[in-house]
Amino acid sequence: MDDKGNITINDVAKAAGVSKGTVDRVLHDRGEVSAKSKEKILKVIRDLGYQPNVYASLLASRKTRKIVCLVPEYSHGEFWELTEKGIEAGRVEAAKYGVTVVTIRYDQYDMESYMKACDLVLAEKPLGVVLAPMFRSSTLKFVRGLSERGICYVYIDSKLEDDGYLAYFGMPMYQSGYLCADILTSGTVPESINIIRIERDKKGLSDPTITRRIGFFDYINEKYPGCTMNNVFIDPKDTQMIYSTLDNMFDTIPSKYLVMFNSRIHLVAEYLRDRNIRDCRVVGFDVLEKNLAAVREGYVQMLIAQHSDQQASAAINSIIETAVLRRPLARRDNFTQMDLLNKYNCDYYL
Amino acid sequence: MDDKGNITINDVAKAAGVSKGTVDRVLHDRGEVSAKSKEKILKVIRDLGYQPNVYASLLASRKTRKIVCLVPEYSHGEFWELTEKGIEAGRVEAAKYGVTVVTIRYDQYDMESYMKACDLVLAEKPLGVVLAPMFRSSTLKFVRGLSERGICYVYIDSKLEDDGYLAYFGMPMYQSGYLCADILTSGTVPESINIIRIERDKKGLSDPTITRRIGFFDYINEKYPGCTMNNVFIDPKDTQMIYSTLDNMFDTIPSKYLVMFNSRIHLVAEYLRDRNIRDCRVVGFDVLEKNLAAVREGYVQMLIAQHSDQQASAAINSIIETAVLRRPLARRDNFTQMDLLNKYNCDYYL
DNA sequence: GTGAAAGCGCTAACAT
DNA sequence: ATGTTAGCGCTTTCAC
Repeated sequence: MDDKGNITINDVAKAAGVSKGTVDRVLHDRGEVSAKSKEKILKVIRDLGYQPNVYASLLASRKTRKIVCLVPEYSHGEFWELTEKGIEAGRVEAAKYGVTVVTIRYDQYDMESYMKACDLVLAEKPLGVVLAPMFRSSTLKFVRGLSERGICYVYIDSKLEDDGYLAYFGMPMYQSGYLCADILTSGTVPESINIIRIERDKKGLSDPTITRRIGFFDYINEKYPGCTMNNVFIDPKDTQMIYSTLDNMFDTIPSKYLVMFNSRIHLVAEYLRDRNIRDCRVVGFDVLEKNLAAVREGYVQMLIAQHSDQQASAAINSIIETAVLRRPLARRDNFTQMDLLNKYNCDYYL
Repeated sequence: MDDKGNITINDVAKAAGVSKGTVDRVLHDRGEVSAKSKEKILKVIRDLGYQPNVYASLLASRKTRKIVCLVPEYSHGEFWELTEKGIEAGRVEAAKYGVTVVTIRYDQYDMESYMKACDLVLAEKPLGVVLAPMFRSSTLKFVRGLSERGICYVYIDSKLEDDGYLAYFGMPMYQSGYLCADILTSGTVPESINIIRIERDKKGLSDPTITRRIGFFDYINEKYPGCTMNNVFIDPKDTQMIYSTLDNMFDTIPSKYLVMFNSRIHLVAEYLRDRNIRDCRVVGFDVLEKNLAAVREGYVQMLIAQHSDQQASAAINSIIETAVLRRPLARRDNFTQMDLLNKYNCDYYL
């Protein structure tokens, strides 16, 4: 017992009739302990309720541990910037435990670059990995490699249906679509809704917003079976094309209800601002700076948001809890809350 | 230098030509050091960029520190229960630093009990205090006592206009009223709104919802100058009286718009359920279990919520950061986000 | 006023 | 397979 009344490794050693070196061996599964010693020590640990002193441990063990985050590159103002903030917060927290956090980035539109990044991760020999899975099959192969090496991994943003992950932190995608439909239509009976999608949705990339779209469709079909939904495709990099496409949309399939399932609703807002169209009901996702501006100016009525920063830092913490502090996780799948932001509360977000 | 390349107290001692004992004395301002030694050591610390190793420090110093939380008593399902959860989380975090967290409770309707609780806090000689200020003048006196003793304090939920507090974590009350008015009326033009208040609002207690009410009024007066607002008072402990009062309200001053500024909207929801009134637009505050039920059943359209749990644990953390780790706080006034909860996202809250 | 030295609880290298 | 021991960086006596 130390002077705060906590059980120490010495108490355990004494009670088990061994030396603390042996106790330390079973604590860290370093082998070279007889089965019966191990058993006895484990029992004593349980009986006494021994909890290692993290700081003494950290102080004595000089090795430096590392967590790596595998996430997409981004430009300023894009979705993944918020995740980066969370990683930064996680880095600070991790530093308290002498754990460093490194980020490895890839081009989310380029599988080659993703695979290369995966190899880099393995080369780092990390304690654990935080990843946003963008390419299904490459990811499955990658996480198999992690498991083989005894490296744990945590999904953020979206997850795959493999079963080896330590934890998941992200939005419930289906429900977010359902919620979105409710917010978009609340208090009215829509005849038609225009869904703006971006070109790349057409390609075969792993796209978590598919599930969101299904939730949206289900709500509309349940509540407003007569309502038609039109898909309109734009290319985020081609402003010219956006304008002509949307002009054409308002000509041929006008609707007051506009929605996007990814983070780019600001593209629509910019069009509406230029065309001075103020009578649409517009809902989108995620807190990009440009999206917030659109909400403040009234071109977007509501944004459905998630704290991707908290997700990232929670993911880093979950690895620390597991691999450094050796504490059990409260939950494996962590569906984070869906935040509703309008003109009057968006300034207090974050 | 240790093996991670950090400067240690030994490096400082050597560079300053003194022993580490002396360095430690200036580090903790324990006196008994000559002016010139002190000066020299300080200079070396600056030059080398020495950062103490918190864990070695915590390990070596055997003193036990304590944070106390001064909050109202509550029954199961009431507002302060969520705060308690946050305190629990803070306790776990604090334990990592060998800091214990104790809670001292008072009857929020009884100033005597509050003052007695304040005295108990002082007797604990804590490192820092987290408090929800319920009685203005007693609190001002109390925090003066804390300041004199060099004990820092953090407000949660609401704050007073004194200037000695270390930090504040709470909702922006005025804006929450403004937001509430927007949510209640969105997409319509109300002719009148009924505001349900509880009796104790009439008494002179410090009531943070006053500011919220002002925000609400301002919004309505700005946007719907013709709209009348009626106050109806109920007594939460007297169901009979609630029913007769609300019956009377629907007879004499009927309105589809109902709102409460405290956490008790479930009282109204229960009435509506019993009377089978389904065509009102109802908005309230805070995530009590009963309020959530009312949202799920459709008697309340939207709840404006705050993470009082996060506020409490953030408050505890801010004390640890300041008084144990000696790191600067990022922000003093932390206005936390206002969450909007409806039927479709409330199940993912928390 | 200052230095030396004995720990804090744990880890890891070295004996045995 | 197990015990012994020398630290980790810092705090805190105790002696001078």
